[in-house]
Amino acid sequence: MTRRQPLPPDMFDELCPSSLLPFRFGDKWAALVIRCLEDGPRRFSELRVPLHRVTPKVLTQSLRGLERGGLVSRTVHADPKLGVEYALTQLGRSMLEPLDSACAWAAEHWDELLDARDRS
Amino acid sequence: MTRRQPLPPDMFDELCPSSLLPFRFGDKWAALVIRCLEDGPRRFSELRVPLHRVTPKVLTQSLRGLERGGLVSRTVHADPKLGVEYALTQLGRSMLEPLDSACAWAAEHWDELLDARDRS
DNA sequence: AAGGGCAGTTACCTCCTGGATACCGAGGCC
DNA sequence: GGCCTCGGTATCCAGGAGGTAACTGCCCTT
Repeated sequence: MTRRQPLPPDMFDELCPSSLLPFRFGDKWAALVIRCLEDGPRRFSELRVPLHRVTPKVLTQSLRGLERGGLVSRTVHADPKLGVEYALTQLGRSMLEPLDSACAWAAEHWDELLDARDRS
Repeated sequence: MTRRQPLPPDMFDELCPSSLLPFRFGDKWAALVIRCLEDGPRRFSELRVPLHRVTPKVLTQSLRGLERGGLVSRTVHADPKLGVEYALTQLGRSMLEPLDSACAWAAEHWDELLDARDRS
């Protein structure tokens, strides 16, 4: 098993786009969760690190939602040392495409978005 | 001035995707409003036709939100016959791109989305 | 002058989301 | 046995999103 980088705690620290963007993926945290799962399965408490404001209940809600939507899978390993792991399903992985497209749009028009927000 | 097609009242009648999709653009009606403005300016009461469930208050809210975001412009014509018209700004028009990409993704994975929804 | 469309506004209500806080059971470590 | 971490639940609460119903002011037509 290849050892992935741990998720940096400040991953989403700077001006969180979610609050500005004119679109949302799933509930408040869904898009960030998907981003966190981009390069492999992650564990519950591992996911809380970059979203350090989110309480377990809220993360559970978001994950259950993604699970119901078929975007994320939850696997409880037989070996308890491995715990519970969340991963993107095929469908979930395919969502990275529109997600990236949305992020690209946002990046491209970031200044205009800020301007509009400031003017109002 | 070229005469555009009036908006068909049943434009969004069939199983509204917004309720199923794992993403949202702006508030509940924003994406549909943007679609309605795709081929030219529309008037307030004209917009209410395809969204025939929406009350004036709610439509106003949505439009004001889009206006604040710089996606939609509101122009009050000097000639009162022309009334008030809403149109996409440059920025708003540029959002059609990610919006289409999202719709394309949804269309492509529609069955999987329905399956996931049904299984839960 | 009376009525009707247009473009909203206002007051009020309900439900849902997101968050705070506290608690819990299972398993590992000392 | 006592404590830690992991992976959650249970309960309560505030704010906002969305909806209903009623009302307004303006202009136009008849």
